Amino acid sequence: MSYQPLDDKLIEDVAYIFKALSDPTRIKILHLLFYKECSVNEIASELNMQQSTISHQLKYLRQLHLVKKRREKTMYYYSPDDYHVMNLLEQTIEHTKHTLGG
Amino acid sequence: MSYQPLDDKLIEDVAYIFKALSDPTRIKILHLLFYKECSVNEIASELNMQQSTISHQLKYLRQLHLVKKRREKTMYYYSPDDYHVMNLLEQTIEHTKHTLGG
DNA sequence: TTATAATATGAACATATGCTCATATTATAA
DNA sequence: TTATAATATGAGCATATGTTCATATTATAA
Repeated sequence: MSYQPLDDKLIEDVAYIFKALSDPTRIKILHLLFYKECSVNEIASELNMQQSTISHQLKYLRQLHLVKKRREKTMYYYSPDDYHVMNLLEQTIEHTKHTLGG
Repeated sequence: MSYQPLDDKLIEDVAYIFKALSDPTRIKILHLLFYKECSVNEIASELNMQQSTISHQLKYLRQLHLVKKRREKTMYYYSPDDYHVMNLLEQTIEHTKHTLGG
């Protein structure tokens, strides 16, 4: 296959995916949810961050369909909703582990 | 394997990789270079953008070791320098093509 | 050496981003 | 209904980001 310019809409969509993965807080949240469904407070406590910060980022991730939520009484449990993107993240984490700083 | 918090340095490194891929201009540049080694002006002309913009972004990509350059007379030819990241990008482009908007 | 072509750089600007604080919303339990 | 727990939201702020403009740098050709 040879080079051909990409559709602007496609490029934007790709950029949004990578942008979602480009922030340390969102990486931490997704990495945690990869292993364990969590409520908002559980995430905030596990990551030592404010509930508000986590809630804002969860909304961001949910708008991109990267996480989904399920209600149980007053709590919302969040979990991954896009396994392609999750694999992208985990693969890159593993690769980076073995690449930089041994 | 069960959840364990990631090292802050590792998270930052991962974030930087994804941040590099989160901008439309950088995506266009990398996608072009994936298929064809190019000079700065060739890139600018192909993408219809200013030489200065391209040059700034190439410097950015070079600092992350994602592209390398080679001189030929007055021109600098750029090409990819990290095939893992390039594959990440091309994989995601292909995946997004088949996922959104048919 | 001088003029030219190709690229690099720095300052300035507008916009985007992520966090915090305060408060609103929602559902449960008393 | 009222109090409480869990989550969501909006405004404000500081910082980061990407582009442009003007200019500097570098190497070649005349």
